[in-house]
Amino acid sequence: MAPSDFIRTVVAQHVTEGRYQRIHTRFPPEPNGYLHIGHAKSICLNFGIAREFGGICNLRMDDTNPTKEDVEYVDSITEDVKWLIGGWADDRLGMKSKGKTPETQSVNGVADFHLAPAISNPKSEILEPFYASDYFAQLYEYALRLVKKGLAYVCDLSPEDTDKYRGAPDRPGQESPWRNRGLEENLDLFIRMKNGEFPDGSRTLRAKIDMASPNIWMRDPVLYRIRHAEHHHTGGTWCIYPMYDFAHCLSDYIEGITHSICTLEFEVHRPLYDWILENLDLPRPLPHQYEFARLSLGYTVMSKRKLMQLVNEGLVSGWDDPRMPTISGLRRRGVTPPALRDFAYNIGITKYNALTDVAVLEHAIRDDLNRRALRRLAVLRPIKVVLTNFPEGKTEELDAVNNPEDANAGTRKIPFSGVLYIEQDDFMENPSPKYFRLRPGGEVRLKYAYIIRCDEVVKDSSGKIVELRCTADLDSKSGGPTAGRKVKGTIHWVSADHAIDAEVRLYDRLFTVPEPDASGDFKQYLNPHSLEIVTAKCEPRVKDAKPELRYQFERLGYFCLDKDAQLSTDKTRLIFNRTITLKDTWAKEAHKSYE
RNA sequence: UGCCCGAUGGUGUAACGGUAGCACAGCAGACUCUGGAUCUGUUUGUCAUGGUUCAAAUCCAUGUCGGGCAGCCA
Repeated sequence: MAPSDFIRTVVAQHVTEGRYQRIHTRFPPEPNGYLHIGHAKSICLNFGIAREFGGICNLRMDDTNPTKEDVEYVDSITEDVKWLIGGWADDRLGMKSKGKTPETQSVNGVADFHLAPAISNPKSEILEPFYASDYFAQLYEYALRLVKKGLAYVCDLSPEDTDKYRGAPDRPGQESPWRNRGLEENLDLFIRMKNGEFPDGSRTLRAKIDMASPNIWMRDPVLYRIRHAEHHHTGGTWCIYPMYDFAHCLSDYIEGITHSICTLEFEVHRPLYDWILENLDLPRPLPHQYEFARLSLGYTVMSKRKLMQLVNEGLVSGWDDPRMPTISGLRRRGVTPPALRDFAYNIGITKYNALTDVAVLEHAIRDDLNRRALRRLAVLRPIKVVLTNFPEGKTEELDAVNNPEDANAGTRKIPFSGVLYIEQDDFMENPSPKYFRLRPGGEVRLKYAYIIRCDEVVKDSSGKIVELRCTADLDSKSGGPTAGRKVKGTIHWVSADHAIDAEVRLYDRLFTVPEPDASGDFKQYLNPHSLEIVTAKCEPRVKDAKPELRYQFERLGYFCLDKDAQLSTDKTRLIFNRTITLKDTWAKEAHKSYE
């Protein structure tokens, strides 16, 4: 069922009214960092609306600040968006033919600019995202138009003075001494700004609105600043760059966007968004801005600045470190697009600044992986078990189900022998009565195999357990005469002689507190145990693991092959990431007894 | 202290003047050759005070609390 929220309600109403020919949204990241799960919320919203109302969602680089942006980011953003919407809203993705810029048409003698998405282009044509920087020429024309209408002026105030003149939220601003320059002078100066005659910071183009407005953003906001800087997309073509407020509304207009959805902090910018569009006398229907609350998620940080800090200071291995809340990090961790979309659906869209419980994300991930993961047997922290009554050297092949949630996944054979590994956690010398795994003198079922009894605990000189000597009920094999015997616990195991080694990276939450950035330095809350690496003993079939598939190591959690496995020179090297553990009610029970 | 926005169980989110529902989490139980999954049951809520109305989570007023806004960032 499609979600319902206040934005979709408005869109649905507009569809009913026939207000627009087609619903058109956009996802407009600035290419100055990697996308994170908060962006995923926005992507699911914008593409979800396009999908539900038969519309299009443009991917647009909001690239008006050359000093902060880079192609590395436009590439990663494009990849992440395509990955997230893959198989779900691919046909709603608005891109354009490579190199294409707005088409100019004359409406009542006035130039209008429009760039439609290349929806039905032949496949041979190379598509790329939209770029706000593709509209710099048109934006410049629009600015000229504002100057000619007496609604914008060139201001010579220094950055510091501009600041002073702006006033404060509770104190009106003061008009710039350059505010009332003549039309011709403004025009001449602005053109010369564009031509590169003035140094950075010496002048700006400002909208002439109201320095006494209670809304700071209406106090003659800067529209253009001088920046003699190379731009990642337009190169050295420009030395003046439009500000967000000027570029964004007009980019929306140029692309024919109907619903421009952004986060709450832009709410106070909406009057300016409307002011610019309304004062340009544009012929086509104007886009409107709607705001929703950005995502904040427990036990992580979401700001690009902080994520960048983690990367730059080497606190994580990169933007795609599996502990990062970035889309690339989640992908590498093994999270799938449907899980992320399901999460986005579940958290909803409101204007309330909420802190979302990570449990909601974790539930979405488990729910998805439970259905798709192939089950395998692997032991993370092995302890040796010798079956004293099992014929030495004998190997049996046992049948195991690949996925109990999916009958089509079939079965496989697992080798069984008299020397095994089981999980250290699955044996306790002096457990509580509620523990129903292996204990001295106790019985446990080996999954798909026999019921065994622990007869002897062998320790080394330091007292460390090195081996468990057990006897198997040889009639209790799955399908055998006493297979129906009820034993409280069932544990996983691997035949020692047949086991293969794999490096397994066990990830945990990156921070130790729900709100790492609530106060002080967020880095002090970094979880020192967010990554632990072990060498696991795995059933032989694990060597056939494929990077696109997901696995459940039974009773442990969900795992996937890490990209490092493919990059390694030794092709047989196996490296798994733990995406998430299984729900562990025993851990909760065990924890209770400590309290 | 100017302007804008918000407030529904523990956490999120529905209900748009007419029985406060859902998800997650929690708790209890059933089932289980994964202490997983599944199933059943269950605890807990409309920020406050007034007003309008036959009827208010919903409309109005005031207050309280929380968030945002003073880049030539987006």
